[in-house]
Amino acid sequence: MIDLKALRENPAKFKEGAALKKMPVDIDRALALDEQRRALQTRRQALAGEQGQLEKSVGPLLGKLNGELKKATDPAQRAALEAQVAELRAKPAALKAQVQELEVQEKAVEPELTALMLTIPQPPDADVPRGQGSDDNVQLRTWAPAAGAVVTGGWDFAKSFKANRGFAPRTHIDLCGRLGLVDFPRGVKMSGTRSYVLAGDGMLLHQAVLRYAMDFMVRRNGFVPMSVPVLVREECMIGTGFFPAGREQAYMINERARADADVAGSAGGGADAKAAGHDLFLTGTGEVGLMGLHEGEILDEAQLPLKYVTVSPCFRREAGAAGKDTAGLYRVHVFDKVEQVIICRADEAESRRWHKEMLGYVDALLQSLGLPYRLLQCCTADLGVKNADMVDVECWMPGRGEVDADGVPSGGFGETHSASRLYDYQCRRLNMRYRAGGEAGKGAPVVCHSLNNTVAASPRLLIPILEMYQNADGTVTVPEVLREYMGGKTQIG
RNA sequence: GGUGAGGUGGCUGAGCGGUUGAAAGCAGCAGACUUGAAAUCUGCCAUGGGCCUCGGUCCAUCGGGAGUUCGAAUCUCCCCCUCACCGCCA
Repeated sequence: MIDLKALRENPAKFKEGAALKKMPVDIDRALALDEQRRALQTRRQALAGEQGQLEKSVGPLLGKLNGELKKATDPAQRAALEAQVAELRAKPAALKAQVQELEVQEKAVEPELTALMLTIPQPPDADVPRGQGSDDNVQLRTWAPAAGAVVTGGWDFAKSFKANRGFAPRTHIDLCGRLGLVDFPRGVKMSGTRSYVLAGDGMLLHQAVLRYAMDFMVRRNGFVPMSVPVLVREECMIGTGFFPAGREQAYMINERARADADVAGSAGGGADAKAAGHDLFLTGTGEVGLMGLHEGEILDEAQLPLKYVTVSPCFRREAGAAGKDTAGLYRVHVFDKVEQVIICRADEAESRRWHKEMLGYVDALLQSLGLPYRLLQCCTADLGVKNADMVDVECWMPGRGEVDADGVPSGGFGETHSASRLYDYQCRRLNMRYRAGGEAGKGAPVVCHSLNNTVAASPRLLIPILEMYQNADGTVTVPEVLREYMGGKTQIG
């Protein structure tokens, strides 16, 4: 969520930001509602103050009169007292009615304003390239193992796979079938399209990647490992910025409807019986659980930065992706991901520094795996609602791209990581703040900054591993760093 | 699933109809004492928001929502959550 005060002061900035992100949102309407609400609030509060004063002076007197009324026996005296009481009550009651009326008007304005505020995107940073879509993303740099690398023999982006390795590549789908690493038909039988079953060495390799990535972040980079819920309440999805924009991307567990049905179906349940419970959502990334951890908290500045890593299943409906990447392990409904998150002080320079750091961890990880990749600076139109800046990492996948006359794919980059810088957008929604000033003194609470980045998402990352490490005979060499996680196995097949 | 007890400031914990935005303790901050520190003493220490002559001032908030009342942390109802014991169970 953006800062409402900032919006008031500089609406143009947010209008431009929304335009750059290609996200139409009625900012003027938000401003008008805000002004309307404030006007109502000012009037209401003035009246409420008056009412409060009146009550304080009238209250004790009323108590006294009521006491006398109880004791009074003479009808004439009673009537006089009753009249006095009624008069005393009338004034604050009249004010209260006005206050309540204004309150009703305020509450009528609020939902629309809140809904609008949740959809106003964070403006992209000034140095993010402007663009119309993913085609305008800018390649920052590439990396490939040097010639003579032990396992893959090095890689040259200028040459085809065949020129690099001396044989035509098989796709990961082909390899998985031949080596029995993935059983797609049975996955589909049970769960429908985009489902799969990792089998044998395929499952081992998947686990090896995740465990290696986790150890890599914890042991080498000092991240705190966490297990977090993947089934969360709607507030958690809104707080982390995934809702309302991405609501159709998340699986929902409709517990309320179910509880209602149970009540209606049971013998004792009347038609109007409403069962308790709340709906839950399956998270599409461990980021939700990691960021939700400190929701509503005021942290001590000395605790920052918080560096968390988790490995969790991720659930995505892939609504609107019909037909895209339908074959293979690239786009699936459920996968596992090691995710890193950093919560730091509200400082742009620090935020930028951590962003580079987080990308550095991925550099080191992919280089240790010997996988060629590139860094892609996302352009304004390719950013989500919540980020000010985003850099994607794409691994080279020899099985992607155009297929030539001989059925050999050209290869292509496929996204495996995404590093976002959010400033305080996410933490403001989560109401996550820290006490500035540290030991020097107590400052006002400040909204934290947050960042996140993939460490390893599998099985997608298995695609470049299998395709890059395949051998002419159809076997696959196990990357050196993963061997200890596969019982020392050096080759699959 | 059954029964019972609870949810109060950074933490512990009083208050159960009327200057209680909230006692007390701990933690924190400032000062005094001290060569320094500890101990001790004194003072300050919630959050969000509105208005404003930027010094203030007012409003809201004691799990969330609705209600009763002139007045609610305190009473009523609904919801959420936690704990204990029993039952069941990976």
